[in-house]
Formats: sequence, C-alpha cells, structure tokens
Amino acid sequence: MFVSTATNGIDAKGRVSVPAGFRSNVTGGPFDGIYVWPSFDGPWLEGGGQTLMDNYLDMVEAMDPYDEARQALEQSIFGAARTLSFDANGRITLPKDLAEHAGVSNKATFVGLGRRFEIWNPESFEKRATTARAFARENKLKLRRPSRVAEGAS
Amino acid sequence: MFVSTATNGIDAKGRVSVPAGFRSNVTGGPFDGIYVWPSFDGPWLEGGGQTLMDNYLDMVEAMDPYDEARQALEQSIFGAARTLSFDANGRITLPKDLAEHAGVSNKATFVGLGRRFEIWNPESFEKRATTARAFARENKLKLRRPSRVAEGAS
DNA sequence: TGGGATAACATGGGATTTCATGGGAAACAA
DNA sequence: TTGTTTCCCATGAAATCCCATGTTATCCCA
Repeated sequence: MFVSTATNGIDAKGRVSVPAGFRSNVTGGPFDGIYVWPSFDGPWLEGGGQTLMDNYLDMVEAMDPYDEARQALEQSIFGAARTLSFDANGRITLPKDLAEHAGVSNKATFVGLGRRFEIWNPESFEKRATTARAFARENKLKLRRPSRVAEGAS
Repeated sequence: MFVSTATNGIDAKGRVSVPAGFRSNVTGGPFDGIYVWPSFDGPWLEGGGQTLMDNYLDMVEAMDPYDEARQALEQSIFGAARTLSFDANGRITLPKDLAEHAGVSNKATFVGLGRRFEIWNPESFEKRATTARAFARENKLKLRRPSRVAEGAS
C-alpha cells in the first residue's frame, strides 16, 4: 500500500523522482510506471498502479451502462489518466497540463493514501495537512470496525 | 498481539531495537518491518503491522468517499505513516521527524496495546502510566465481556 | 534442582548499496 | 533544422547491510 509523504524536486525537464516506496508498490504491472490524472475535487493529482485501475474498472462495470455517474467516472478517470513510465532512475516526466492543474513547478509532494496516492504543491499540501490533522483528531471516532468481524486476525 | 512494555536505546544513527515479542507479531507480511506514524492526539507514536493497516484501510473505505473526515483520516494515517523495515538484528531506524514528534532521543519505550503499540519518551510514558493506572482503577467496572465472542482471535 | 553450555537479544561501527538529482548524448517529431 | 523526448552515465548524501561483541535469557543434563 502507498504510505508516507515525500517531497521531491522537479527539474528543468519536468522530471520528478517517484518515492522508492511507491515504486516498489507498482512493480509487476504491464508497464513499469504509474497512472496519474487530475483530481476532479481540486488542484492536485491522483495516482495509482495497475491494481487501482483494475479496481476502478470493476466498479465502473458494475454500474448501469447509462448511469450518468458511470459516464462521469469513465471520463474523469480513464479519459483523463496518463500512463507515466519510470526512467532508469525511477523518475517520471510530469506533463505540463498535469503540473499546471496541481500548481507544481519546482517541487512536488507525494502523499500515500493506501490504495492510491496524491501529488500536491508542497505549500498547498502543508496547509491542508494542518487542518486535516485537527479534523482527523475530532473525527477519529467515526472509524468503526467493519460490521463483519475480521477473522483470523493476528 | 502486542503486549508488555520495553525501553530500548537509540544509537547515533537513530536505530532502535524493536522488542523481540513485537517482531514475532509482524512476520509474514509483504515486508519485514512495522508501520509507524505520529499520534494525532499527542507527542507519541503509533505503530502496528500489516494487519492493522489493512484494518484501517477497511474502516476508511467503509466511509463515504466524499466525507471530509475520511479524507482527513486518510491523510493523517496513511499519509503520515512510514514503513520501517527491520535490519538483520531486528532494529528500525527512526526518522528524525518521528523522533521529534515523540520527543525521544536516547531511549524509546515500546508499549504493547493488543492490536497496535505506541512508542513513547520513557519519562513521559512513566507519567502517563501513573495516571492511566488510576483511571483504570476507577473504570474497571466498565470492563465487560463482549456480547458476541471474538471469533478467531489469537 | 543446580550450574554450565547454548542460544537469543540488544548494541556498536565500518562498508556497501540505494536513492534522489544533475547533465549530456542520442532518437524522435515538427 | 529546432525543439522535444528518451536513454545513459555521474555524483553526493542518506539509508541499509554486514560483522563483531557483551549481556541476558533459555536449555539441557547430571
């Protein structure tokens, strides 16, 4: 799973190192790289590996073919996503339009969120992280064990 | 499960031995190590193995995708967590920012709490343990057998 | 049940590898 | 050509691996 947060530099060619911990998460797919698309909630990018895209595909295909939500998801995710391959050193080249959407130029912050991750402008992320932390503290009680008991837990 | 309390030294490289009893709890995961993140309740660290993180992921994904609390929790847990691998002798290297959050430098106290554990500054923990004991004494009557027996718990 | 032998654990330091980053050359497109 | 993209190599810093060692706990056998 994608965990932790790391800020890496973007060089003049638009290249940025994907944190090593993220890379080791996506090996074994049909290509050596990640999927990235603009968030439709705000100025940051969403990303993940083949497994995530497979999950989204399953979810979409479980919906009615003419469900508006289905079409929105199809267009916003599959239509907007890019396959960004790693170079020999584990970097991707961030396309200009994606960089603009996220407002990143010199540095980019990778945030692991379990199954997926986000790419942020470092300053914007810092602001959001501060409020998120307080909010998480106030709302931690919303975390409930799934109704089904986790069997075989160790 | 994680039980007992142990205080181990932190060397100049930031390495600290994870108590052997804790280590034997997390073997068999995708990596040989633990997840650790800063508590959002105070100056100590929270930790656990793959099973705990899987449980958190299940709990978070049971929430509405656009619940602000969900996004806050995702960032505060998965975004803040680190995967700390064991070296050949069962040590982890505590990142500086985590050590600062917990206020540890020379020694760290590992506290087993069943499904997860905490890492404390030894003096701070001693203080809290005193008040926690008193609190437990006052509230011992709240301990009740679960209405439904926990299946498959080990 | 004592006491020596053995294994497990926590700790220290040096050597090696990985990681993030920079720049140049070659392939490609317009 | 001219600008862009991809591949390849170099480098410093940081993290990891490997070996050594004292100490504690456990085992085994008389």
